[in-house]
Amino acid sequence: MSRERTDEQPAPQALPQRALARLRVAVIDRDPGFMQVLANRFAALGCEHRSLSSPATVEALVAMRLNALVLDLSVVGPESWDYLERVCGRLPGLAVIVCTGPSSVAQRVRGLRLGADAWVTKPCHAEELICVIEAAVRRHRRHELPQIDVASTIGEITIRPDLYQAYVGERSLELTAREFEIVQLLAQSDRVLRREEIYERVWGYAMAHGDRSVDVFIRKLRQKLRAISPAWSYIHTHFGVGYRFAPEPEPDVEAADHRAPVEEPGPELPAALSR
Amino acid sequence: MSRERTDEQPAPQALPQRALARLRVAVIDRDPGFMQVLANRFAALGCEHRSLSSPATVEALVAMRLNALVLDLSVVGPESWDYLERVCGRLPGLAVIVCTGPSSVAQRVRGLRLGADAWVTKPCHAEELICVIEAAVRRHRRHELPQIDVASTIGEITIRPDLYQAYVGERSLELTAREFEIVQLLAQSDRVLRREEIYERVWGYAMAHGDRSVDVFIRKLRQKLRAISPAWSYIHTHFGVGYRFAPEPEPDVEAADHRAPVEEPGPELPAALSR
DNA sequence: TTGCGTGTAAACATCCTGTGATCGGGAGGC
DNA sequence: GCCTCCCGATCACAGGATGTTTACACGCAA
Repeated sequence: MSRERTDEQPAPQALPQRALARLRVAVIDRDPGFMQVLANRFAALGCEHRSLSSPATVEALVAMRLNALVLDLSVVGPESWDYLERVCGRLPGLAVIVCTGPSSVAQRVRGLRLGADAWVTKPCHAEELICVIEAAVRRHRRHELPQIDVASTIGEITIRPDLYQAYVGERSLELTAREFEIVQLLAQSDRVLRREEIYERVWGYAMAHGDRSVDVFIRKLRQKLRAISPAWSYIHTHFGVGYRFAPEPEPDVEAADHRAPVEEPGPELPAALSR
Repeated sequence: MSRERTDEQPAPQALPQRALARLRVAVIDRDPGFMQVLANRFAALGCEHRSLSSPATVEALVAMRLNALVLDLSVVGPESWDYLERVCGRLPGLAVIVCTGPSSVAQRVRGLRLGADAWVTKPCHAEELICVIEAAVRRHRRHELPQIDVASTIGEITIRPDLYQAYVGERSLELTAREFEIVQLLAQSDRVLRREEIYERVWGYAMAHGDRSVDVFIRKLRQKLRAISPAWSYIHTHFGVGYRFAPEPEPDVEAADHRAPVEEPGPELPAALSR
């Protein structure tokens, strides 16, 4: 099957995708070096991050729509406990990791009881702190996948991950699970994808040399797409490279220019790479 | 930094109700004194607890229906990492707190990434450990609440979580507890649910590879639904993905011929294939 | 023209799913 | 306390949809 992303033996690859990818994290601290190290790690993990050298107001934190907050209590000053309590109280869905210098048991107990999710003592190893954040965020995220399930439309094609269903205008495309995943990948990537890349991201592991599965699936997809809207071609071959998804009028073989920047009816998205 | 010795007094005031009350916690350790101290604290907090001097099998842990597990990795032996991974993998809803002697950063990172919620180094203060457990459990329980006891209606189906009862129009559906939970989950999620997801949210722990319980229950549900309203099929199979609850006669999947030849389907009547 | 990459088609292998049956355990009735 | 019934877990099997592999024709590039 295809869904078996979980425990498939022939998939030595994917570690469970770092939990921080695509999340928003803020760090309130005063050590520029520390924040820089973290910023680098966050960036590497595909995590949207923000460094604050002074405590933001609770309202400001709310506005940031954060998933996690790393907080050095010593930055806040005398009202640190109150601040921590207000933050945790107002943002129950926010993972708060207190990362502060040496502290007493009583302080740690107090912090945790006020709502902090974890207490890390400085100096600490960046990777360990990252893991603590991940652990905290993991639970919050576990049941709120719906946000990834938003429908997206590319030209006439509409993709609904929540229904595992694709549409051309009003009509629905009858796609199998794997076909759908390929269309989804192609449609959401506004660029040429190499076969190896498609295979790896859909199958979950590296493509064997000489494997033509991708080609076969592309053919099936073209067939089904053509059956519904013969006037358009959606999947374009880039000889020697791979495939690209883009709604364009069915070109006659000529296609003199490869990049064929056909006047493309406005809808050619703001060109601003959506990714 | 955080030297501030502000009022360390236990601040008897507004600390929230202890989160461990009525929860089930197990401790796997070999230090009788340590376990006794914890046991006393757990008892004082109204927490159902269990002390194990050797690692229970994963299945045994499942059977205990725990909310949290305190684990000394050194008790497990050479296969401790594997054990930790299996436990976390099978019980995604369990808060796992590793409480072990001195360790390296790499070990802690590994433990956290395998799924542990927190890592506490021995020797540790009992109260602090309790707080860490509470913090971990707090997160887990947070999203168990969203269950609303409000009746909801999807098409002809009415679901009353408060009565554990479902209706088709006026007639009541005689469902067993588990059947009801599955219908409820499916009906309230307006999307395709994968088997693993259904299993995890209904049974409370991860589905074992090859388990077909969900299929069997789906069959029973279809049987009962069909017995009352033969004209509709509510549970739709998405081959290779999972199931989806929808009152309409499946507008998409296998409406007609899969290969849907070029010519549009002329005789496209309702064709309400129930399967 | 040659060589290689791609399109197409069909045969083939896989494994997913529906189904009926069985077994063990727990709840409830007596 | 014992018995019975019902529920839930697990298994085996069959049918069939899906995914993979093989084979060959075609077109692009050099």
